[in-house]
Amino acid sequence: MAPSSSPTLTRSVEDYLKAIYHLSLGGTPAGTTEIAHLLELAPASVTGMVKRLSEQGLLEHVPYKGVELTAVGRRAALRMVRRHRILESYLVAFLDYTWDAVHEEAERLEHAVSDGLIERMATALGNPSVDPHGDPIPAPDGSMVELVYTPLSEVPVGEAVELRRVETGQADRLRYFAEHGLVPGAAVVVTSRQPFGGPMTVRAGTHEQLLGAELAGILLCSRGEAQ
Amino acid sequence: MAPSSSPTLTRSVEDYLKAIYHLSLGGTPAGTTEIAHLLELAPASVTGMVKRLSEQGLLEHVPYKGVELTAVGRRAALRMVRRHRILESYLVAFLDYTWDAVHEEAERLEHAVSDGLIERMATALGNPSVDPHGDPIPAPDGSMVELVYTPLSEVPVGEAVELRRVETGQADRLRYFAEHGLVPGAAVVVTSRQPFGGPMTVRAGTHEQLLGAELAGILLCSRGEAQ
DNA sequence: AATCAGATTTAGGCGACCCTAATTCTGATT
DNA sequence: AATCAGAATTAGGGTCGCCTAAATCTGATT
Repeated sequence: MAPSSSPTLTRSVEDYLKAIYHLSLGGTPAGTTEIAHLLELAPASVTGMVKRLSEQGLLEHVPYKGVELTAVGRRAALRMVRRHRILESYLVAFLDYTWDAVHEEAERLEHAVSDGLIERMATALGNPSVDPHGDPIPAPDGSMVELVYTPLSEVPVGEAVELRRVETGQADRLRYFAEHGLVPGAAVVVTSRQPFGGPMTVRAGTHEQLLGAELAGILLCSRGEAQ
Repeated sequence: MAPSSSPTLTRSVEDYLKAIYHLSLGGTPAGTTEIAHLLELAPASVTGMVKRLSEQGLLEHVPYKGVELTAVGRRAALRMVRRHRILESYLVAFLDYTWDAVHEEAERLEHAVSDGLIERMATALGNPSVDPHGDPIPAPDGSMVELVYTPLSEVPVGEAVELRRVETGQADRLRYFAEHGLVPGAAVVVTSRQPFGGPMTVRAGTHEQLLGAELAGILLCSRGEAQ
């Protein structure tokens, strides 16, 4: 008999798949403890679930080594990512949510919304390709165009760039960035930088702004046409 | 210790409370089999859950007699009714759903949406007091203004009334009504009626329309200023 | 008052998920 | 090669919510 097809995935399963997807983005398989940490579960619980899911053909588990999604699992994970990002986009665009407040809401809705509603929201949004944080939105078929950007921390002094993506889900950081005009689409110039991973100053809009290396590392930019 | 307060209710529990609320509207306590039928569960399962919920103070269960909500239980049920009806209204108003298609979607979303999002949707809608079917929407505090309407089946021949509420959740019936202009707000005139609960003819907008007694009984109308 | 159908409850189980405690493995260190 | 810390797994439990099958109750009938 074929593996899981119609027997709709559980909320928990959807969370596992999405977590494993995110953890595997770096190329290395996800560890069970790592998954446990992300989902706020005990590692032993993850081992059990992982065993079940690999029996269902959603992921590949090499004991003591790590977990990777199968093609079927990845498709399900990307479906959740699409739902999450469409929801975030919709809530920000039409229901006055701020970009630091949408995550939690989307996290619950992504399990409850029908495919049809997601597509209606996508249509209302004009089928966007990125969400409010600049994260790419997978297409309904699971394809996703992921552009490569330069962390602001690596942009040379004097160069003008466009901020494209803010890679964090932490609400306090997102709020901080928004307050200082550091949102996708903003034009930014690096005005100075201390050596050895030290802080830098940037100009976004009108005012100058001091920025630590860690934060600058999660601000992804596209550089001008040159080079 | 006080009964349940913060320990958020389960999806199942929310469904039970809402079902019992609807079944108790007539004034008589809900039977377990009745609940089982509505929720598509085995009666034995309902007995078990009902016992747990009455221990939690959400409802009152007299074995072999019936189930009624406590004040706490009713509040929780009305909260779900509000969520459901706000969701239906929002989906119809902003996302192109038809009134026969919203129920299923709202049924799942009502468990996942935050109070904050519901209130944002309500605001976007202009804080409506009725949903697309004309059903009253409870206020956030649980209060609800329920007007008394006359079933179209009891409106005298020749009288002009306004259709206010369509009391069914069955998609095929809703579609039928919509196709014939029988939606809340429509002006309707009873043009003839057969005796002994027989069919009647009504005029809604331009054309004459034959209508059986059963369907006419779920179309609720407000009668003119006279009497 | 005996009987009966149907509603209701009790008994016993099962699957999905989670937990803690105890054990085992792995890779690095000495 | 022995040791060790930390990661990962196994063992054993618990809860929630559902099910089927087997009592039991209730109100109406005769």
